[in-house]
Amino acid sequence: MPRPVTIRTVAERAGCSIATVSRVLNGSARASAQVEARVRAAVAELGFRPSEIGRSLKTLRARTIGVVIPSLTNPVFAGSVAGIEAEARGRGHTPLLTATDYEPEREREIVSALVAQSVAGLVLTVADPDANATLDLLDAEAIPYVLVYNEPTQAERAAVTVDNGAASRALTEAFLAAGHRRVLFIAGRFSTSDRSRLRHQGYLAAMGVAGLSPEPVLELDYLADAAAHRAALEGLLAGPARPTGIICSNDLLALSVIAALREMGLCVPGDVSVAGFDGIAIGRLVSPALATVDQPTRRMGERAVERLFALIEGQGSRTVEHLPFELRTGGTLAPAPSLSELSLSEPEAVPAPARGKRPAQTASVSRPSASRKAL
Amino acid sequence: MPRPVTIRTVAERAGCSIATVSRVLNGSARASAQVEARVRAAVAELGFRPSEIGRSLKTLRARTIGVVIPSLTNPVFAGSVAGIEAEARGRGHTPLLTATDYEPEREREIVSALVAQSVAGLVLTVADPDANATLDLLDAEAIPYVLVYNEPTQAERAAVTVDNGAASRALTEAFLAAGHRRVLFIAGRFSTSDRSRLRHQGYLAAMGVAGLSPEPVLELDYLADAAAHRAALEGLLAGPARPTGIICSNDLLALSVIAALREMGLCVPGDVSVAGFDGIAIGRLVSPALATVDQPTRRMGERAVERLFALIEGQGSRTVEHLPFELRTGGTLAPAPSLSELSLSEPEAVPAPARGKRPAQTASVSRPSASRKAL
DNA sequence: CAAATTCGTGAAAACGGTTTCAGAGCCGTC
DNA sequence: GACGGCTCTGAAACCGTTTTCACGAATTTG
Repeated sequence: MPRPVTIRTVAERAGCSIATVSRVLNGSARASAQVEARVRAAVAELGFRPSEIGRSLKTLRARTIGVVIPSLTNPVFAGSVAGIEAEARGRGHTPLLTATDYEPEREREIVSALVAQSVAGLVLTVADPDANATLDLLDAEAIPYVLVYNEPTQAERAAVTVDNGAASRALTEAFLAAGHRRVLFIAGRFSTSDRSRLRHQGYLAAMGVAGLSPEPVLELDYLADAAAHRAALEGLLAGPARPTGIICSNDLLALSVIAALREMGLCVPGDVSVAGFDGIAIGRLVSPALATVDQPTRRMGERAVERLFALIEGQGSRTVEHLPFELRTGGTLAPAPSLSELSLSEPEAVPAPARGKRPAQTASVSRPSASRKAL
Repeated sequence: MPRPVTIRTVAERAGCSIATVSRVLNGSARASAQVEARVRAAVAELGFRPSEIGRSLKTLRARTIGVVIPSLTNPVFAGSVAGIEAEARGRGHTPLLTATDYEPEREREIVSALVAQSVAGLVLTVADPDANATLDLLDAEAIPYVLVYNEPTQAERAAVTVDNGAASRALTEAFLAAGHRRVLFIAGRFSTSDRSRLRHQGYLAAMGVAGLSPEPVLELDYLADAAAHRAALEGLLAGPARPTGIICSNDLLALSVIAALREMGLCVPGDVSVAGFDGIAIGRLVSPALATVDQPTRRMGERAVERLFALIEGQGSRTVEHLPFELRTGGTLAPAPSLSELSLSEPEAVPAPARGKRPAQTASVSRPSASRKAL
């Protein structure tokens, strides 16, 4: 077993001190051309690679960033992590990845572990970005962090997200414009997702403006299987007054609901229109294409890291930044079936609300960047 | 700015030496009940959390494991990473995640960076597990690693995978058993995926055994969009001698191919049966369900970490371990249309196997509203 | 009861880098 | 020719932890 190659080995080989080796490798001070050449030769011959641990011990900061997400199994999080990873790597940092599996109490221990790793900062998606002991801990320790997908409304916290309320209103209005009057909202667990809550509020607001009474919300676990979803849906979709439209608070839930509806013999979108939320790539491949609100998933991850490094360098602001979303209608969102008994004519095409960016978007969005297709 | 809390702060507060604090926290030696109580009290009061960096410097190994995958955007890799993360966390380790974006030359620099981080070991999916300078580097440095999805045939390397050749033969035989004779194989890039190569070989073998001549392989980039896939397919699927079955070397590719076929006016599986490979969860939600080879994705990640820790402790073996796969037929894999049906312009609905659903979703594919997309 | 263990503890030496500080040599200037 | 200001370099401190070693006290053993 050969002794490991350290900076001392290199110094010995190059005939200089370890300080000089360090200076040459970091460019922190100039060395004579002669010495520098000898050091570089020694480094190459020995295959020396400076230990990040040694460096970190002096700096008291590792060149890593902590990443905390609920689950990798949802492509929407995988997309943001891809952006985080690429952007961090471009800055010489490596992400430390952890998943909470939607258990809020796990957030705390995970973040503790990441703090112990002396991460330079964190990017996280938490259950509740307002009342959150974990984030308070980070604030207390003055460790910079940026939220993704979360939309804190009270605390001053850096976040990158879309305007979930506006997006949900726009999506609901698209249903109304297509002639739907009874629109059901199916939400992921409110307790583990402020997105779900905000999207439901947007639905309520749009229904209210239209003078329609919202249906009682159905709270489902998107990780459960289609059979469970079918069981939950069966009562609601029996009878003549059943909804003609369903908005799901995320795409996976929507796909599962569609599968359940079809098993029940209902046609999507012939009998029931369904839309999701998030814009996962696979939604574009199914047929008919999944109606949804498209988020710049990867870009959100990248942007979070950009802002994180601004915070690390003392430049950043602790504000909520909204990136533009895009409404994707058609496909599983079709005009409501006409009530043949009451009226033979198709419902009039109500002019749809503005598609794409809502005026409510903040102007602070950095680049409109038609981001690379994730898939 | 308060001075950071180190083990010295704790020792001072508890009125003992730092050695005693370390011993109490690690349980490496017993301390008197009295002292131990004082130490624990001091730790709690100060909120002390031992720095992993300090510990790692002494140990010369961090409690992290490097994870190298081609891309997080493919759910099949996200699934294994989820398993890796959970299993590593259960053992007090945190994964350092990096993606190669299918660029083999990036493997090298990424692994170098991870080695510099003094990871305890690595779990990786590489382009070529046999002739691979990156893996040679790890061997030279005696850093333990386990491959996932890769199936090295020559070098002695620890790997967790399914038997891709056998799986592909089984899938091809399922096509033949359903009466298909002209079966096309569409592969991801061979240069970046040994899975793709092995699966193609399995297809060739099964076709050979059946005395059928295989179609020329079509090598596609699964990351490209459906339009590109449609362009590549159009020539092959014109004419009367077109294939009635298509095997794709992964699920994402299969979903994209199906979308392209439907755009071309072909019915899946009425006109063409399609199967993928990997068993991503979403394949079960689309209708008809995607025929595929199901791999225990998450379990593979977990198992890789189990074996990695065995290697770290000097117990493990450097062998290829095959986990069981499961053929998922039906859905998009239906009996081949008879010749008479092929020659007719309007093929009737083929009775779908398993739970019968209307296989013909094509009618709703090209809804006029489907093309409305902002921006 | 003396000797031999065991036990609890602290001082100090690593571990591999970065960085400060001081000194040595060299140049130009008065 | 002395001096000040460069430039290059090395010795040593330091970062936070683990771990070895030694030592006195308490306990067991002969």
